[in-house]
Amino acid sequence: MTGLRANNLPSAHECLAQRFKTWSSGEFDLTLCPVRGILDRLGDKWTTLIVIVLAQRPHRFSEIGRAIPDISKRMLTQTLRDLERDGMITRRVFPTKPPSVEYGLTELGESLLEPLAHLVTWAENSQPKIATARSAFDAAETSPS
Amino acid sequence: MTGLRANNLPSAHECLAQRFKTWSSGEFDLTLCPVRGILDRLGDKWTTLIVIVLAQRPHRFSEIGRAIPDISKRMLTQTLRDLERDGMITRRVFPTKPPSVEYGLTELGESLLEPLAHLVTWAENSQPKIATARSAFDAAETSPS
DNA sequence: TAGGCTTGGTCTACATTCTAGACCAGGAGA
DNA sequence: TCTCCTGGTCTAGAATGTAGACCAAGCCTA
Repeated sequence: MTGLRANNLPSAHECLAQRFKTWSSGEFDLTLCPVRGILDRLGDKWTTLIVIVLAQRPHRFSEIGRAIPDISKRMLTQTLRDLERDGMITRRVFPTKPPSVEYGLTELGESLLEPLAHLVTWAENSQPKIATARSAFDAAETSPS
Repeated sequence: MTGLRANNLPSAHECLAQRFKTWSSGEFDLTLCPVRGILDRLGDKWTTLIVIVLAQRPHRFSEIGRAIPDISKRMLTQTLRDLERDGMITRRVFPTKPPSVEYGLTELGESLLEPLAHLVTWAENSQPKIATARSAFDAAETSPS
């Protein structure tokens, strides 16, 4: 039951368990774990969405805003800055009038697409199960007779 | 440059671009996208960490707290409830004194481990590049001469 | 020439979410 | 009796996110 799986990857269990052990093994402060920092960033509600939008082609500032209607300009600016700082996207200003700014994925940003696609696929496939679980849980909550 | 890659998966680009097009194609309200809801949950700072801890073996409430020292009880309770509601973990109460509660991954929760391991691997591998990009960006910011 | 539109943002006020830590009941051990 | 353990709940304050007004510069229209 250990070792390799049908897809030739080491078991996800072992992979994660091993990593966690390494992280927790004394010398390492889990609180400062850089992977956590990265995962936090990826999880901050807009980041993945913006990356997915830019995966199609480079976009201009307002174009992204139109593709993601419910993001505020402030969060769009901030998320783009953070992504730029992390080397995931490039920002190019064109001297048009009014000046336009184009954002696109860097090589590093592109490399994120593959694991991200896995996760999105998982989310799509699991969505029905999650919805079912939620209904069941909520039903049990509201009528715990 | 399209189609299949060395790993026999469709290109992540196409995969995500295609999905986004489907999502954005009129009939579908991106704001209500269920995948977004799931990704938001996964990104909420503690969820992935707890899943990784439980990937090793079932844990009791305080055990998780000890494994993740900087989580508050409130967030631990809340995140566990959310995970339970989504059918990712089970909660079992043992009638010991004082009663102990054990949390463990469900099959659905386990199925998340694989995409999650991909992402963690990516984060670990990319961490040096991200750190470099950050320093470069910050250096350019502070001395933009 | 005035008015309104676009660009990529910034700023402020308010709402939501997170954190730190006190508190709880009930039993066990000293 | 006094303290500690369990798995939580509750509250206050801090951090974070949202909505939307505002900005300068240039273009188009009337």
